[in-house]
Amino acid sequence: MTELPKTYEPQAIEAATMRRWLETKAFAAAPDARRQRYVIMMPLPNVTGALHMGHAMDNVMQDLLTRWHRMQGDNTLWMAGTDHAGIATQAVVEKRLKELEGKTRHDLGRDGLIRRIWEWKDQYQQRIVRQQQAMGCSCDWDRARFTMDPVCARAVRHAFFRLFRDGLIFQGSRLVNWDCDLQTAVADDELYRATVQGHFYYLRYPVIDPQPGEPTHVTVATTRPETMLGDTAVAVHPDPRGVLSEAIAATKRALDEDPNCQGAGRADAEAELDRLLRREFEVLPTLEKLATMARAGRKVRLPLADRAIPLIVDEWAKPDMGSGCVKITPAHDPNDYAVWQRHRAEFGAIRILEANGTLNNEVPPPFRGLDRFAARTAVVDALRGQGLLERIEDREIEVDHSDRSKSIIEPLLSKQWFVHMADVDGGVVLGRGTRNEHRAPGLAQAAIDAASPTYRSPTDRRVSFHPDGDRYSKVYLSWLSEKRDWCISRQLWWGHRIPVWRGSVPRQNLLNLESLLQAQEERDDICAFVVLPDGTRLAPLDAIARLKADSGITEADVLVCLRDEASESTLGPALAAFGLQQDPDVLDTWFSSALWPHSTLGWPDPETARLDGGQSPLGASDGNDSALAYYYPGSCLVTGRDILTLWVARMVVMGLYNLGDVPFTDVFLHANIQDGKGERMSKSKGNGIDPVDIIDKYGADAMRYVLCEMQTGTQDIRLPVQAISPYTGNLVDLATAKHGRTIFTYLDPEAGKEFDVLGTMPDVPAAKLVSERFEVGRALCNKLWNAARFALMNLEGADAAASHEPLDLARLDLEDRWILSRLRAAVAAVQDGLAAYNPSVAVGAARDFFWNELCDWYLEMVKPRMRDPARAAVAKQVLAATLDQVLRLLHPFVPFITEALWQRLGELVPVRGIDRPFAEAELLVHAPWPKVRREWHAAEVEAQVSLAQQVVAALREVRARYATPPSQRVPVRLRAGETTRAALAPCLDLVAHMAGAASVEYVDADAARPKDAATTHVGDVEAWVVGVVDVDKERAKLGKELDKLRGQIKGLESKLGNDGFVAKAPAEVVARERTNLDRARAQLTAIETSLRAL
RNA sequence: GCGCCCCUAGCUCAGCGGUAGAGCGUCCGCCUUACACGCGGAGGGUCGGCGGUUCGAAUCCGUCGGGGCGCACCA
Repeated sequence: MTELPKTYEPQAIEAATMRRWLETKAFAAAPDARRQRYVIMMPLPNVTGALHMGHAMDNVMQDLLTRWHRMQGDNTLWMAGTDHAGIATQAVVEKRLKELEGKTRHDLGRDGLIRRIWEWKDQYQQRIVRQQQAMGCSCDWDRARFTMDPVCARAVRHAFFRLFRDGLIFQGSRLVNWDCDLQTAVADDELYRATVQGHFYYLRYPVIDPQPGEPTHVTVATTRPETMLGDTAVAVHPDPRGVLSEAIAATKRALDEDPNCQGAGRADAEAELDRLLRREFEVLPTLEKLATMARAGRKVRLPLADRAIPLIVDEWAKPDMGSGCVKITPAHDPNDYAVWQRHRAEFGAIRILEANGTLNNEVPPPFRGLDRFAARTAVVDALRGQGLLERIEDREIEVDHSDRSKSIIEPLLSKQWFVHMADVDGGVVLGRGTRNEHRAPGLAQAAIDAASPTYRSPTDRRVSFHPDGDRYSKVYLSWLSEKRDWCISRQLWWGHRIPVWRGSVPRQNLLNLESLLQAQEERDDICAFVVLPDGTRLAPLDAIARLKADSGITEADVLVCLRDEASESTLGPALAAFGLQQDPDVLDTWFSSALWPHSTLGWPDPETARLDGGQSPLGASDGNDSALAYYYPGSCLVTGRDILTLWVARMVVMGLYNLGDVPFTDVFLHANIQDGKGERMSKSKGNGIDPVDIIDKYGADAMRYVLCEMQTGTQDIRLPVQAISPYTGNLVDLATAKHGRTIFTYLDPEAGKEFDVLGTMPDVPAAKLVSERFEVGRALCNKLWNAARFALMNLEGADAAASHEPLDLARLDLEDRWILSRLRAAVAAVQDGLAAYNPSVAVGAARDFFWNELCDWYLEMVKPRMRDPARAAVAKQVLAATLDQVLRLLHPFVPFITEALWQRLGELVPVRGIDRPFAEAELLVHAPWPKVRREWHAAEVEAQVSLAQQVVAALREVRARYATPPSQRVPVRLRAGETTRAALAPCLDLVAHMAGAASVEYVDADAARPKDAATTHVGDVEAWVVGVVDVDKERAKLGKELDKLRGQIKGLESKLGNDGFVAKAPAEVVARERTNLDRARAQLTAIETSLRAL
């Protein structure tokens, strides 16, 4: 038997405890006969870098639920893993490559770069797993997966293949956000917006053959003049007069309706009205003429490019803005693109940018090959030279930047792959080939339905959100309801390559393809489509028939999707022979993460899914189901609300599509962590805390405890951040500290020198970031450690074999019945808090019981009994049992310390219990969760002890007021009404012990107060502390109490004197207030009497 | 522009129709043999402003102010 160390040292305990859990595979999950299961799929951390506090929150919430359910006896699986995070990872590795070796990805080549990224991935994956294990994450580590491992990769190909075969994946030209540095399309959410100082250029385009009275040119305005080289039209509003009149009327109305509006708002409105009115005669006539000309099919000459482009009418042109006309560059502007969609017959789109941001051969020679920014200057100069630059305004512009490369995004028309999200004719088959096969109108609609209150999947499930269900189901639904197509291609090297071979094939070769394409009819792992020049998409044999019928078709695009990697070697050469090449793009990272809840379990064929060495089998074994059949659908998805749409919605879509069932039934959205200034935490902002630094300083349990305590809802949490000064070791609060030379350096006021929080400045020492908030957690753990040490010290003498005797609850001492009754309440409160996804309430209930009731009262109450051999045995048994339950109750929150203490408790007292023994377990990880024992409830005992506690508190207040040292035992006299007197009678010893009284005795109602006694009141109890009095202090104290009571009585009297209150308030409320009033009046009388006696 | 959320003690947050709570911090007293990462006690708030509903509002409704988030938009 090893002695518990005197001081609590989390580092030693935590490392040893995790080692034991891992060695015994305490978290391993395997299908068995249990029907109750609980499955959490970890939101995959990116392998771009180490985890931060946000991940810590996410992981701790998952571990909390996982441990809680495991203790409840569920077959519990927490699946861990990491995401290859396509663009983010490639960008990080490319950046390092450039910084450290001065090389670009083209120097290494596709394979070389990918090798480098794998090395990076291995390194960071290890670091992430170490961080998660340091936090105590109880994942089944042997099942951990990576989105690019063979099992996941196979799932990706199968999913893609199915979508492709069902016609739900298509290729199309779309305007995408183009990152010219990384040379890839990036998603909307990978952008950030920054304001830059720019200019607004007014350009003139000459009208071709202007008639007398017609304008000789149109003026258009732009912030990106170089795009004019790609202009294919100029638009004017069809009804400029109508729009202007309406705008004027609206402004007037606003001014009339709010005649009191003063100051800036009114001045603005007046200025706006003035501007509009001036426009009406300065600009409107020209616009009306131009609209007429546009309807007549007139054109303007595009300068520099020297092309004739049409004037068109479109409502996108705003008569109240700029020149009232707008240049249309469909290939490089989202709005212009939309205009083009409405006028495709009238003009085309010209793409003028190369992938690297230089101008291509569509532009005239002097601009060809220029970078977009150089081209801007060149275009402006050239236009100025021709007198076609009207003017330039300075202006702040908001520009999209790429989150990854920080470069300015260019909207670019390019060919991308999409998943069709909208409804389709005949609907979409979900879960094809499974027992859950059913039909939905479309992919997005399927996921919308899955979250509606009336929906039930074929297995009777639906998705709901917690803890603020309404709010977040709205966000989820509104995003999905747009049913926007999902762009799944990325022009990267790192990721799942798109398994499609494509090429433009001449007519003659197309006919020869027949034999190859025939294969599709015979095998199920190849799917081909032919896309005719007019866009018609046909199955190969139909296409060939069509070709034979229509000799006018000279060539067509052929797309072939191969389902299995293995087929590449057999079919690849044949495809190449026909000039087909594999698409160079890779899939959006979210495509593989959308499959995560089923790909990790071996979908589509868990029986044969290839395993990494040492991994748990995915197929059926020991007569049980396969991992997929047993663990899908999962239970709960735990994440921040930021990826609700990106990831959560897509997992629902893909789960429904591949398996016909939702991937999880509950979504727990937790709060995000912000710094002390309310800014989002992130490493790159210099305010990101590494959980490992917190663990080093305060311990993992401390961190977990505080994170749980902070988790009260979906509202973001502020966590003030301090740096540990590298000079003094002092904590410097970042919210208030002064900056040094950069925003990432701060001054240590004591040392007078600056330190760096990013760790990137070579000449400035770096500081670790922590937060004092976590001290609370360490204090809790320290308290738990010491309380357990105290208990174990007292239990050491206990005869282990006799540690559990069935006890008759009714015959227990008062304090024993009290602590058991309170324990029962605590178990219920923790349970309810967790069930409501409110960790703060749950951990608070556990803490309050442990600290405020067990430590502050019960442990003190039983100290005398521990020294009394006649009474010690029962006290020890109750103490051991209570400690047992507290450890179980706290375990999901603070797993390490509770497990360590559990081991010691088990050694000393192998069997614990009160009326019957509790179910045992070698590891606390597997110990059954405490049950709410209704028979322990003792309302009367609780009321008695509560009264005794109030009396003790009042006596302590007197002691404090008179600065009575603890060693000075004072005699106490009590006077009380009959009922109270009887209730308190069994507690007199406790009161004496807890209040440090020499004696506590009742006196008669008419007894006189000793001259030297201080008085205190609790309800109708009057207590005298003898031998301490100071008349002035007494008067002051009693006077104060009197004032407070009088205020209370006045309030209550006016309330009860209010007829409305008495008539309309619920009877019980009125009755309660009457009782309060009576009680207050009685106390008032008592105090007045005491005061008079002084 | 549309929608959602938040503003409660010095700080971080609970409470969400019956006249305010916790932790930390502050102040006072204690090394009372589990714990000074502790114990006992005290002080501290017209619940962002203004209106309304109600017998009664921190709590419901409106409005204004401050902060945040999402979605659009920005020639």
